[in-house]
Amino acid sequence: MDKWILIDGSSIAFRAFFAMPTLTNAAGIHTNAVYGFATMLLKLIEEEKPTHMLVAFDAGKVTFRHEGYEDYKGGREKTPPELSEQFPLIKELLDALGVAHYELENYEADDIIGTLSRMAEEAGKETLIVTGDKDMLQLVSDRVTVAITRKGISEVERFTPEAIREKYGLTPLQIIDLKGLMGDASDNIPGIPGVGEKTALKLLHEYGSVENVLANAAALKGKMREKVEQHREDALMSKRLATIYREVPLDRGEAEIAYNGYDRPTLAAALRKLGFRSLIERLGLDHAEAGSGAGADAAGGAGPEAAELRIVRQTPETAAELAADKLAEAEAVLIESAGENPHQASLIGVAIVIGDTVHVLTGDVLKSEGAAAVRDWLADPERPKTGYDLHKAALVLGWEGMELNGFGFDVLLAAYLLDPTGGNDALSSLAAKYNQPPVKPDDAVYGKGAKFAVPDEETLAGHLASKADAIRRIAPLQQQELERLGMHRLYYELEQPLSRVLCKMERQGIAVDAEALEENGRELERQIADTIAAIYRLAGTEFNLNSPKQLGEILFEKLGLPVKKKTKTGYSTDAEVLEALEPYHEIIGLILHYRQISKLQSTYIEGLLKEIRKETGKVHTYYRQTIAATGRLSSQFPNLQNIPIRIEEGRRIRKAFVPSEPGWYILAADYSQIELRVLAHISGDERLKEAFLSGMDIHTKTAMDVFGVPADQVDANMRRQAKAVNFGIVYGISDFGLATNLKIARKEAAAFIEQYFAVFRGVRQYMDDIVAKARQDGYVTTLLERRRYLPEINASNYNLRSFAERTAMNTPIQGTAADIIKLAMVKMDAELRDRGLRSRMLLQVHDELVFEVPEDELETMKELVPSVMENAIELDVPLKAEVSYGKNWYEAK
DNA sequence: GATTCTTCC
DNA sequence: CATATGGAAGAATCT
Repeated sequence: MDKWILIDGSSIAFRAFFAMPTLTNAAGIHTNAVYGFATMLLKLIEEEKPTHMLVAFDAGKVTFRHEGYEDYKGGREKTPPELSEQFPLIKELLDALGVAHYELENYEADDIIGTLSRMAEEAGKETLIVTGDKDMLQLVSDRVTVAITRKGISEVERFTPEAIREKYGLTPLQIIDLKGLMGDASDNIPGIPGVGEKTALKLLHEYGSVENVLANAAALKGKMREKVEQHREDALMSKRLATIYREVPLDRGEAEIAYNGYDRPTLAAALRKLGFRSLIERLGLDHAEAGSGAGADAAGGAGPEAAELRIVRQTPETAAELAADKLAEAEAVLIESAGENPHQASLIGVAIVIGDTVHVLTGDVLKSEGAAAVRDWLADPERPKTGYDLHKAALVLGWEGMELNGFGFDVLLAAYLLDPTGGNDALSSLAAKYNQPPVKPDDAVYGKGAKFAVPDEETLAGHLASKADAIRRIAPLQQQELERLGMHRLYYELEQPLSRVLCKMERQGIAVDAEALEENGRELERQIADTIAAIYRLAGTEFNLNSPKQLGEILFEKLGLPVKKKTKTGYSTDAEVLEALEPYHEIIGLILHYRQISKLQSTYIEGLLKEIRKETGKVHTYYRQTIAATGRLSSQFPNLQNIPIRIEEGRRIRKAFVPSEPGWYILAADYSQIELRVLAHISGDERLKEAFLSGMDIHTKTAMDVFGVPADQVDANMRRQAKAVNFGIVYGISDFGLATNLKIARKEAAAFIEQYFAVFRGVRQYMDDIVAKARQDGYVTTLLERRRYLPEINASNYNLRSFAERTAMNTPIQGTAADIIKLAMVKMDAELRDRGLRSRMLLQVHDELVFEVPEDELETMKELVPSVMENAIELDVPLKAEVSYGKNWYEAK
C-alpha cells in the first residue's frame, strides 16, 4: 500500500525556528530550524515508511491571492533573516535525504499540497499532510490525514474527518467557512469583525456555510446582524482567500516524488557540514562517509571536482582575437599582481572568463599592441567587471599606465561584508567555502616571502584560470547571500562606490616635505645620541636599549627596581610600568623619553622618508577596505592613520604634510564625539541625547550627571574621570579596565560605572540588550546592516565570552561611526565632482577627512565639508564636524 | 614568525 | 578563581 507524505516546508520551518533553541554551525549560520526539520523528517521516515514524499515551500512574496486582495498577508512581520538564511540549508538537507521539494511561483505551499493530495486521493493512495497551519484541515478526507504540530514540532495532533467533527463539529470543508467568518490575523484575512472562533462555530452549526449565514442575516439579532450585513463582502472574500487551490499546474507527479530512502554517505556528509554530530551518531553514520580526500567541507558526499576549463594563452599576436564584442560577454576577470603594496606591485597577468573559455594574458601581453581592445574594455566604465579585489587591481594597472573602470562586483569586498572577521577571504578559501572546484592557495603556486617566484607560463595560466573561474562561480552565490542578509545596499551603495573613491585618493597621494622631515630627523638624532649616552652612564654599562629583554635585565636585576608586571617571556617594560617606576630612578624618565623620540625617528621620519616617491614627492597610502572587523578602514605603506598628534614633538611631523600645489591649503574636518553620538542614537538614552542636543561639552555634562553637580562645580579631575568613563562605555567597559586607566581602586571604578548606568539608564539597557541579542543571533549589526559574527558569545571560557560581549557592545558603535564617515566620503566625492571643484580629498583618519584646497575654494570647502559630514545620515542627535585649515596638516588643527 | 612596544582613532 | 576597555600598522629584537 502506497503512503504519501506531503509536508508544508515553510510552515514547519517557521515552527522549528521558534521551537528550537539557537544553534549555529561553524560558519556562524543559524541551523536551529534545519535541525528541527531534520529530526522531524527522520522520525516521519522511520515511523511512517512513506513510499512518496514531497516538501512544498512558498515561492516568492506575491501569489495569485494578491490579485484580488493586495493586503493579503499584509502587516505580517517579515521573516527573520536568521530563519531565511536556513532555507537553502533545509533544501540541501532534503537533497541529501533524497526527499523531493518543490515551490512554484505564484502559489503557496498549501496549494501545491492541496493539488497533490487531490491527485493521491483520486489514485486511491493514503496521504499524511504535515503542517503547522490549521487551514490545511480543509483537505482532510477518508484517505487524507492532516497532522498539525503542537508545542514544538515533535508532537503532532492528527486530524481525520471524525477528529474534526469531534473538535469543531464541522466537516473538513466547513473549515473554510470558519475562516471566512472569523478571519486570520496572521494572513491579514479580515473575516467579520467581532466574530471569533466561538461565534463563528455557533453560526456554522446553525447555518452550515458563509453563504447561508449571509442569506439568513435577517434572522440574526442586534449588533451581530449589523456586523454581518456590513461585512458581507469581507466574509465572502475571506472565504475565497482561505480556500486552498487544488488545481495548481504542477510539473511533479507520482513518479517524481517517489521516495527510495537516503544514501548514507551522502546524508552523513550533509549532517557533518551542518555540524549535527548528535544526529550522525544517532543514525550510526559515524563511518558512513565515502572517500576521505574530498575534505571535510565537501557537501553532498561527492565534493566538487576540478573544473574542466578551456584555457587560451594569448600572445601579442593572438590577443586581437579578444575584440570588444567578445569581451562584452566576459563573466569574470582576475587581475593578478606580485607584491603587497599595489603602488609598487608588478602586474603578473589577467584572466578573463568568456563562456567555457578562460583567456590568460601575462602582463607583457596585456601591454602589447594586440591587446588594445582588452585595455579599452578594462577602462570602459560602461562594461561592469566581476572580479576579485578590483581596488588593488585598479591601482596596479594605474601605475602601469592602464585604467580599470566599471567595478561590477567584487568577490573580495563581498566576502568581507559577509564575514568581516575573515582571514578566509582568499579565493582558495572561498572556493572551498562555496563548494566550488578547488583553487590552489597562492603560496602553493608562487612560494612565499623571499622564495616568491612566478612559475612557468602553463602553471601560471592554470592557476589564474582557476581563480577567474572561481570568481565567476562565487559571485552569484554571494550576491544572493548579500540580498538575503539585507546587505545589498551596504554593498552596492556604500562599499563598492567607496572602493573607487579610495583608489582616487590613493592615486592622488599627499605631498610630503622631505627637507622638513630630514631637518626634524637631524635634531632628533642629536637628542637620541644625548639620551642614550645619559642612560648608559646611569646604567653603568652599554646595552641594546631597543631590546626589552636587555633593558629588563638592567632595570630589574642590575638596578634592582621593583617588578610591576611580567610578560610571557620576562619582565614587562612598557610605558605603564616605566611610569610607575619613575620615582625610583632618574634613568626611567630618560628611557621613556628615548622610547618616544626613537619611535618618532624610526617610524615617522625614516619610515615616512622611505615611502616618498622620488618622482612626485608624495606618499601614496593604501587604504584597506577588507581588514577591520568593525568596518573601519586601515592604512598601509605608509600608515597615515597613526601620525602623532598628542605630544607636541610628534605633532610637528604633521608640518611635513603639505599641499601638492603652490598656494593651496590643507583642510581637515573631524567629527566631534561621533561614537558617543552614535551611542545616543542607537541606545535612545534620553539623557545622552539631551546632552548632545544641548550642545554642551559631553565630558563635562557626563561629570555633572554622574557626580550630580552643576557645571561650575565640575573640576578638571571630575571631567577627566567622566571622559575615561565615556571611553570605557564605548569600548565595553569593565571595572578593572577603568580602574587601571584612572589608577583608582577597582571598587571605586565599579561605583563610577554603577553611577553612570544609574543616570544613563538607556545606555545600560542597550548594553544588556545587545549582548542578549548577540547571544540569540550569533552576530551584531551596525545601523547600515554591516554584520559581525560573534561565535564566542556563548563560549564557556570566561575570557572568550567576555571578549565577545565587549565586542557586541562596541562593534555597533564603532561600526556605525565607520558607516557614517564612509557615507560622507562617497557623498563628498560626488559633491566635488558635481560642483566642478578642484579641491581633492586625500586622507581619512576614522573620524577625520583631509583635503587639499586651492585658495579660491577655501570659503566653499569650509562650509561644504562639514555640511556633507553632518548630513551624511540623520540620527536622533545632530552630528557635528569641525573644520580647520592651514599651510600644512599641523596647522589644520 | 612571534613578541614587545608605540602610535593613532 | 581569574578576569583585566574597542579597532588598527610598523619597527625592532629574538627565536
